Amino acid sequence: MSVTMKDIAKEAGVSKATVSRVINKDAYVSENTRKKVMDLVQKYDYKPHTVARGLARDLSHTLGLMIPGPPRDITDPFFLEFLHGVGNKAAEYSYSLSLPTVSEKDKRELYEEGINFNQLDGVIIVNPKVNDFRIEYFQEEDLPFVFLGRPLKNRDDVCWVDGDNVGGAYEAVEYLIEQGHEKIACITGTDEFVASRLRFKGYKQAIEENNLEFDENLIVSGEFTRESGYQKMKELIAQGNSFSAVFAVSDSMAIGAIRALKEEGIAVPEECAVMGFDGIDLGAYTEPRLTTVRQPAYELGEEAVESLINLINGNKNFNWHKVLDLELLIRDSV
Amino acid sequence: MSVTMKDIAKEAGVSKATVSRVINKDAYVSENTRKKVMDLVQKYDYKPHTVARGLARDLSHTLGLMIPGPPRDITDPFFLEFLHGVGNKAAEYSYSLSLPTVSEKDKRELYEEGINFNQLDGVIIVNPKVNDFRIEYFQEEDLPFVFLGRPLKNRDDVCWVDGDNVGGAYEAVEYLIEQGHEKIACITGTDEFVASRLRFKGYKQAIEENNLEFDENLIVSGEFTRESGYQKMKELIAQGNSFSAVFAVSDSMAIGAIRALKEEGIAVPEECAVMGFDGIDLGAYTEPRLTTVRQPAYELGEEAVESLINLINGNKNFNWHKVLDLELLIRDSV
DNA sequence: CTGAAAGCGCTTACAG
DNA sequence: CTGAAAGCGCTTACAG
Repeated sequence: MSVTMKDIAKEAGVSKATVSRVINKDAYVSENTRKKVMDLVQKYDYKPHTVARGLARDLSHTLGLMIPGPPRDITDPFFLEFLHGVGNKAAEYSYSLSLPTVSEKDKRELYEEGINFNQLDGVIIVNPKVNDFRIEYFQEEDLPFVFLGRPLKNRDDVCWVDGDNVGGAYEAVEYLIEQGHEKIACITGTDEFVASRLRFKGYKQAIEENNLEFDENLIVSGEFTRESGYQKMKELIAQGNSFSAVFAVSDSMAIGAIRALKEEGIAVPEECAVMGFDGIDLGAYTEPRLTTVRQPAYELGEEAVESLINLINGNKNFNWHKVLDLELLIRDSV
Repeated sequence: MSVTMKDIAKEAGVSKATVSRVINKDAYVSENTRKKVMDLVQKYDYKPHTVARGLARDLSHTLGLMIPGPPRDITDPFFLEFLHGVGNKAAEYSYSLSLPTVSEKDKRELYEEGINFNQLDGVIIVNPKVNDFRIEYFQEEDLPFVFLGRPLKNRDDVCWVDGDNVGGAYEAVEYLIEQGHEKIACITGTDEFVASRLRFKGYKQAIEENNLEFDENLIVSGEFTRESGYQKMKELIAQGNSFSAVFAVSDSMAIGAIRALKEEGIAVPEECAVMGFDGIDLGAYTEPRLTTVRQPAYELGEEAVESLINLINGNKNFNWHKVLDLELLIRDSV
């Protein structure tokens, strides 16, 4: 049983209320009693009991991180790095985490059943969809949340952190163009995810602004997994249209694509260059090593927590929309 | 504000105490009032407030997971998979997680400063060392804990889950022997970690029981990282002793070793076979793909949580020592 | 089998 | 600037 507020109060000869005030940096405490209390706090290394405080303030001091279900699930290295950032930052502010794996199914019921939201101070959700029911859901519940990934339409009432998808994709494709490629295929993601659209937008923009021909036939759409990258690459090859490079909107798909290319006896990058997106560790170990655009997953995790805590504390003066720069990671597949 | 125990009590015409009893499956509640209460619980989808219960019972309902610091840190894919298992299982029992990254330094102070242990119901710690101060530390604190990895000496008073290190290593090396290798080098880990010793023990046992010569000169010791695997492989090559295979006690080191071998123009597996240990995803993407022993990281995470919750609940009748089988994963590097 | 009451460790109007 | 008191939502002896 560690030392409690009552103990401190008694020894300082003040009331618990007063101790509480100095702990919480309330104004209106005389310098004298503040010092007296603080000395005791030091002496006993007193730390307020988070759970009790939570009860009194109706806060749980725990954050929910809704992990996406398949196809892009937590084993995705990108999320793991993200999670790492979240975990560390939360610990820094001594928040706990709740990590329920929640299916992506577009059913509110699943949400409502699954998680005891009323015992969470806020949640981090990922992978915004084009029409994302979770936004209104959490707004109705009046539960603070931040999105990893921006929603399609810019809204002042939702807080998010994201990598610069359009810019990153643009940069990636422009690099391909600089290397002399003119026919550039694209393995994009499902249309329902905002990230797919944004990255595809960057691709298209780069093509058009560099006066290349945009060719519908060179576009296929996968599901962010290695398997789907492999499949879609096979389809692309089977179709017989010529291209000398392919841009996949996720590393996992790019890695699947490389495998398909090799299987078909097409040399990477000599006969077909491959550009990924994400910057997962795995890309440094493929043959050839994957050239890609790196998302700062760890930092995104930290920022998400910072924002969420601001939201929870009712702090209005911070940046509700943070976009972090991406960085071209030149390796050997282009 | 969701429905509370008081609300249920009022509507059922009983006291809060009674409601509490039926919620907690206390004996001695008449079938009649139990039913009355349960109906209301259903009707309002009442869920007890974990925080309040925690306060009353002096439990926080959160688990600590002490992530190891460098060299083997959380970005290690093995831990990430482990964490995934932990997170899911904890959520299933609606426990929260606290994930402070704590340095591995052998200083109690770091521990004491870092974490507010008195607000954790129990902790999971990883990577037991040969003489691990954490055991007595948590025992003195009287905080339930489970180890991922068995301690060196079998102790009835500590609870752990682990993969079968000796058996797994034995199997790996025996497979190498079956493939005709007789001079098998070993990149082991630092001596202070129990896992290093155990895996090395399996290696040695396989060598000796198959009547091969155990050669000290073929043993080097790394730090579980890719970088150190790379370094140690270079040293092994520089020493000039001949060998046709190498067993690394972690995949990360094995992957580093492959890189070194390639750099020196030694073909894998033709001129030197490489066997890893762990079964991380990355191994499926190296050239050649890594043959290894797979540890069930996810399951280990689940088991760790199950054990810890048993411990917390004062349940004595469960298996304090769980060892999960490992599985040879035959790919192309042997 | 059930209820009244005290308590878990804190916070927060209210009053002074 | 400070204290007494009620309250957060539950649990648990104690008494009946």
